[in-house]
Amino acid sequence: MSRARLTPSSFAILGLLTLGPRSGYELGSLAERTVQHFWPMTRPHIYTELSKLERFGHVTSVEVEQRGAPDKRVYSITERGERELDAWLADTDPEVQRPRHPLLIKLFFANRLEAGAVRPLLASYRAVLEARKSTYAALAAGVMPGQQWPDNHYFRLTARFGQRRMEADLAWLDEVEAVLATPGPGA
Amino acid sequence: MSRARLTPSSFAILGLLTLGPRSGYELGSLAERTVQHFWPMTRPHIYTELSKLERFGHVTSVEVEQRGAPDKRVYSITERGERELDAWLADTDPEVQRPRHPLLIKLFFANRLEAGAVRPLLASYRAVLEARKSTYAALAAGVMPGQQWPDNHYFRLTARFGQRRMEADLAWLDEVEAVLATPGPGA
DNA sequence: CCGATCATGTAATTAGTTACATGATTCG
DNA sequence: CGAATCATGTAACTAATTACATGATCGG
Repeated sequence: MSRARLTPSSFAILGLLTLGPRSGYELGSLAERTVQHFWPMTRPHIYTELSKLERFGHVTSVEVEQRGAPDKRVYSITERGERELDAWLADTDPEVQRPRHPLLIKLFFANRLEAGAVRPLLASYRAVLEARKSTYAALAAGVMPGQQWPDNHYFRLTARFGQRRMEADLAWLDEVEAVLATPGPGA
Repeated sequence: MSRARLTPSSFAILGLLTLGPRSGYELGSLAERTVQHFWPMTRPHIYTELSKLERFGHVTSVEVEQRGAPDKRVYSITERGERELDAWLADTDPEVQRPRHPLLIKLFFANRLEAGAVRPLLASYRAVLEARKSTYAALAAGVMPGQQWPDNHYFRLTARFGQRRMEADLAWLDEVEAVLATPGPGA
């Protein structure tokens, strides 16, 4: 059963495990502080990935007793797992699936809405973008308290990516509002 | 069973059905020419959504005989479906899930790669971006042959979104390559 | 006339989420 | 001392994909 192959989620977890052994729960917290920004994963999802990786021999686990907290199962990446990870990292096949963007569906059919209804839609979206923009700015500047990202320039570049995207999306929003402010066909 | 609620995919299909009745297969082709760019759906997925929508009373269907091709089941949006769609369109809750970006995972762990291995990764990603950029440019300019997008400015704005994103991502790629060209920590 | 493609869809499987469970510890 | 939160995870379910089926028509 479940001879399913590895997904980017699997590799994200293998990557995090190269930073040291972790329990599923701990991986959840770590992921939230790191890859969450460009590869969100829920904790339950992490658990199922770990089982799959263990079946493949890419990780091993030991039960660790604790006092004051439930026992935990701590996972470590194996040599085989590291080889698999490195092969994936080096693979140039550009697996760029198209992102799914709910707001754009709404906009695509927005001529069904009354004139006044589009503005609030854009406004609430703008608020999200602004918030994320400052998060990314802080990450890129390396001043994110309690985040302790490893200090190598690849990490910073991923934050720069988010920052630039937010800026581009905000600029686009400006354009949208400008277009809507002028009368035209279909409005 | 399956009292599951409607997802953005469901609403995308309802939206397409406002353009006229279609079979599942026809919706697949239509989606490919329209919402595909920001909300990709596979054909099998469309069929399951249609069943769900029918259970909810948001669409109705009739079997239509054909000669030269298999019979088809043609779906139409109901008044109830239209009301549901409009309510969703007007809802300002910003359902902006974070996009998942496989390349960024690779980059996040790229210090595991040999120096020379990062460049080809970026190059193949760049090629994808360039291709999409010109697609979006054509869509935004309204010169996409065989695409027959409805001509209202909301459609064009969604194309502008894609165009701006591609430009932003390409600019970021330039930055990445510039940073990698200079010696520094973690390279 | 044979292989590819079109038009239509179903079945099987995987990926990922939301809801639930459980005991310890900490805060007001 | 009761409520919230932490730490750990499982179960149930939904969303979405890949693989399969089937007959007609079309191009060489």
